[in-house]
Amino acid sequence: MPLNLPFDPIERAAETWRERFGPSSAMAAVTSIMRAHQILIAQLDALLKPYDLTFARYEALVLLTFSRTGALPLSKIGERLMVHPTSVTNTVDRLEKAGLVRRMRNPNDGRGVLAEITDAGRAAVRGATADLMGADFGLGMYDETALKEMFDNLRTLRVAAGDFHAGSDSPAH
Amino acid sequence: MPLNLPFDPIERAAETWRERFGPSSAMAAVTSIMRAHQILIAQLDALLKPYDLTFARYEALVLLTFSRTGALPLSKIGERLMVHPTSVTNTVDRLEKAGLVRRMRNPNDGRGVLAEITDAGRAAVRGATADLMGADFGLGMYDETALKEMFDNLRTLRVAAGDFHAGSDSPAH
DNA sequence: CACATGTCAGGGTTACTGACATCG
DNA sequence: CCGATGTCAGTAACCCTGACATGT
Repeated sequence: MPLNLPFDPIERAAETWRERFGPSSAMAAVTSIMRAHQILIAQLDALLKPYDLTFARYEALVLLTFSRTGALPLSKIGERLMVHPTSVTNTVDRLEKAGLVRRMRNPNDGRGVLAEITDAGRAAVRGATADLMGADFGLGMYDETALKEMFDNLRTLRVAAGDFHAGSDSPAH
Repeated sequence: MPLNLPFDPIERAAETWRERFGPSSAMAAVTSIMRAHQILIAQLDALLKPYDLTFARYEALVLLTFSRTGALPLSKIGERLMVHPTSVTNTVDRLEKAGLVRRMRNPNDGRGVLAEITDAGRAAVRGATADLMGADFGLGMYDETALKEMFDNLRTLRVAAGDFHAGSDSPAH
């Protein structure tokens, strides 16, 4: 599965790019992020396969375990996970078919639907989380400092994209 | 399109995670990369839409302009872009239908197929590249130092994943 | 014959648009 | 009536597995 090229393909592309078009730092960074995403998704999904979960579905499940009652409106799930409403429907569909989640009418809002995690769902989260943490989420080659640095760096992008406005809630560490 | 939440959803998840499961730097970093990827893909694909290109197809086209003859075996394209052979077939199919690329028999290897960029393909690359550079690849909020730092950080992951072995070809900067 | 190169069929996932019923 | 919440249908991408024809 590893390519084991004798050179860094992204770096090589960046060099040619520089000769041809000029500065290429942004292009190299973007390509790196794309590749990093691809690597991580492959590793995480492989780890989650035994649980019949994808990373996206795992995130949704974890979010439910984080709520006090183990249930959330689909709209809130979409908001927190930053995914499209139809994607939430699809995610919950899959989780429900797997018996990890249960749909309920929202007692406080007749329009809404709640996704409630089941016992099987909680068990899946426990197992999957243990495995993921055991594998350091595929980032075991980084130390704490590097991880924090990466998070901080990428937060700049997320702020610029309008995910949230850095304000009072933002931590000073 | 921006969510504009009053808090950072990833940071909030990381806090809860910490209380529940323990250290969460890796989890926060992974989630950040996922989100960064999502943001960038959305922006880049929007920029490329007028050219009927996706970022993946754009990368393939650029790679062809980088080759001396404007043609490469599909196998080499897959290797450089780090994508599956069937994905290369699909990418070239789309590009060919759009008239940006042409399939040719590899004169040096009867098994192989070359993808050769057409004049329309070169024009598309020119236009798309100008637009992408004008938008700083969606990374205009970073300065040169931050971009290099991000690239270096992520290279560690790519090396660990076995993409290439950092060796003689690797630059010492 | 073993191996490499591509292609095809097929399954799985995510994302989005547009339309729609429901309910506040 | 307007707006929010979900769902459904349909489209488009991408990734991968397995099988297969072709050629080295």
